[in-house]
Amino acid sequence: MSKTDHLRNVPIFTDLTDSDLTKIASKMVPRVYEKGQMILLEESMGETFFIITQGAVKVTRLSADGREVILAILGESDFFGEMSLLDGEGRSANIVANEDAKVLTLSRNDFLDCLESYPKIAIALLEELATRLRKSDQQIESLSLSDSEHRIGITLIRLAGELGTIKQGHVTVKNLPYQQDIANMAGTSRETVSRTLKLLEDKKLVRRENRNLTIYNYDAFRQAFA
Amino acid sequence: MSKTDHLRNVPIFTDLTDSDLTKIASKMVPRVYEKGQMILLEESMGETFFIITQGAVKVTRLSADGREVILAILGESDFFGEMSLLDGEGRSANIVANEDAKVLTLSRNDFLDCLESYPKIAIALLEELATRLRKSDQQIESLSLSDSEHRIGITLIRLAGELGTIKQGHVTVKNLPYQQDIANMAGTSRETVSRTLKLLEDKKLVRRENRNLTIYNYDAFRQAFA
DNA sequence: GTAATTCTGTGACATTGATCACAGCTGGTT
DNA sequence: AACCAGCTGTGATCAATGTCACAGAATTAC
Repeated sequence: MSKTDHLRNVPIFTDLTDSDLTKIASKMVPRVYEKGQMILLEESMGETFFIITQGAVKVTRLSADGREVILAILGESDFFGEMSLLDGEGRSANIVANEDAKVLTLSRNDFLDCLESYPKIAIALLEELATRLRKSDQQIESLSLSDSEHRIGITLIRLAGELGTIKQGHVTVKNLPYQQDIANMAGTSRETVSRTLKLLEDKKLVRRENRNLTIYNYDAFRQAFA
Repeated sequence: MSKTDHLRNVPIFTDLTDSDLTKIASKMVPRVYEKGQMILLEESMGETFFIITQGAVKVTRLSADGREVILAILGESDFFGEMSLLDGEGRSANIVANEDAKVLTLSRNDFLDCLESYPKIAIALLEELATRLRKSDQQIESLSLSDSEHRIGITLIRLAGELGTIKQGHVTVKNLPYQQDIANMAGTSRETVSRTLKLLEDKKLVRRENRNLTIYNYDAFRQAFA
């Protein structure tokens, strides 16, 4: 599988011609990370743009007292690192490999050149940021006024959208993150996640088996929690 | 005061030449709203880009049971409406005039033309969205792990940044929003805002006088709550 | 295969903060 | 000036959920 095949799946590159894509691909450098390894550190200045070709990473922030808030879990063909390249501020979050991961990287200058040379990339990137902002706003809403059951339900929907596969109306998330991670995404405690998952299972809304979680009737589930 | 003077203060237009700015200004249509008037409705399709030239608006979402979450309060030279122009989804939030407000509007097509014709606008817009995403992430963090005193403190910082004026290290927010609005921003109740503001006053961290709030030692205040 | 580590389930308890209820203010209106 | 509407202050109550403690299950390491 060539580099450009990977890139073709990345939203911001889909509109490019093959030759443009090849040009960009030639500037990208692959890197590999092991599970648990820190990829980017909060506060440090950003000089690199990353595209995930394999595995998954978590985007986190650490509070003063050391607790972790998970802002997102990103998977294949997602990208990150663009924020501090764009506004020149320090990194706004930590990125940690959530499983073994392979990425392609682009230097600051090459990335900015891309934006200038290919307006389509800039516009596609605007779309992507708009989408992310929308998701953030939803999360803010959910954190502001839902009880923990709803917050956890919404978190499961996020995970399903990011990591799940649909099949006949029900979605399966393989390798469900640990309860502690789900708690850190939902803004609640690990114990509450444990109790709530059991509750959702009792209500026949989800099923757990090994490390997999299946949401029965995904549409209804979203209806119920969104 | 001419239209272009207003526009010059808008972040995404600062890099333009006078003649380009005049060209854009000629396509903009002014509108006026009264306090409390709905400007944009959640879910409806977006066809317009707005720039605030006077007054302030609040960006809100309504939950199923009718409670309001305030995502931001925007003031002069801020803009809104770009989200659904960019990603084609329906409006993601309601916009309500928080006081009498004047705006300039640009149609969908003119806006998108601008992005294509002036790459600088696209890049400046990327910067702005990156900044907003950063703020959203901070808010998510704050909602996830802070107690109500911290959340309210952080909300005051947001308000100070958006609506306040600095003077010798202390910031004054004139015309502080109502406690109910602050509560809706901080994800807490009106009563808790009342009690907490008194608490902060007792601690000599802030002072209230009429509808104004002064944060003594703004830097220290941010240190304490960020 | 066993030990060690990490994750999960669950009871008991403590605490935060939402809600209710109502009184006191304030600013605008007639 | 008296009235009214809307905002603010404050006590009492109580449910939700965070925290602690520990046992059991599952996964990883040796």
